[in-house]
Amino acid sequence: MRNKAVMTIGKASASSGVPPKTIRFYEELGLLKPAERFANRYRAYDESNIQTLRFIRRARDLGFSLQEIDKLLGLYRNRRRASEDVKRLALAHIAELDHKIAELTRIRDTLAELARRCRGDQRPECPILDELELPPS
Amino acid sequence: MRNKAVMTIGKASASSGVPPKTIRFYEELGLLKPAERFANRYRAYDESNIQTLRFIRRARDLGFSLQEIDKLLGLYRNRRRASEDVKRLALAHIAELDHKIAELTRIRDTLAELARRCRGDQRPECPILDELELPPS
DNA sequence: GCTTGACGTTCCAGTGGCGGGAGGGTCTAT
DNA sequence: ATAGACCCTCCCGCCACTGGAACGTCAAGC
Repeated sequence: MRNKAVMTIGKASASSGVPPKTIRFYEELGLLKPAERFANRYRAYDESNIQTLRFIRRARDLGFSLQEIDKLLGLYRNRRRASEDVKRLALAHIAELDHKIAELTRIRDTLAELARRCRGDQRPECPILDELELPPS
Repeated sequence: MRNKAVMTIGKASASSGVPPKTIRFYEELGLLKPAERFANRYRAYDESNIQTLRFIRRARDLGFSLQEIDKLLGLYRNRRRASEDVKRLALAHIAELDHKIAELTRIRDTLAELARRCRGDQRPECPILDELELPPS
């Protein structure tokens, strides 16, 4: 049972991919429980802490907010969870993503059309500026 | 020539769609020149200020950052501008948008696939949580 | 044993683009 | 005279960090 590897924040960071500053920040927010400490007051992390950090990192990579991640962690730790609750969080997040993607795409297309019509030479005429100075469409 | 309508920040806000707080904020940032003042120290805006505010608002709607807008305003005001410079800013912004859209879409698809595989019932098993606890892919 | 450098600690400030609210002054209508 | 709708400045909070200052701790090399 030498699996009980306990490490400082630097190793925990390297193992989880979460920067030390960010780990402390999550702890301060209450997203993580206050870490155990070595005798010298350095924070001490074990494998289960690393697991949690990786979970958070993956969830961040998928665009979940820290608030959503807090809920996800609660479900993750709860063996009697209903997958329904996880799925609901995921679907809500997907809906947000769809909304953002649609908005960005609309903007992108508008701008691409304006840019297409702009000669992009040494002359001052430019449909992009013309459009911007118009009253709100 | 009664076009020289001069108004307070509230009217300027209503005419431009930019909230009063935001107008003051832009002024503080230096994006707008300090407004003229009435005798009572209230800020005074005329039609050309409104035009600028509308320009900023439209540019924000198109997702430009305030820094980019600062450059756009410079070009907008410069009669000797080259449309090339405007187009370059626009194309750079489009590239950013494309990047964001691609990333969000990738995330969305990953999450949608995980959600599809999640039963979403009263049982705890859930591929979404399973995925999140895995080492970084 | 002493220094050096890489860690770790806390606390404070800044990012972007605002919004909320406190605590006041001003103006208009009743 | 007072109510209410404006306006003013100033500071705090949001989100998710990141950077830096000023300091403590530890292992390695001379």
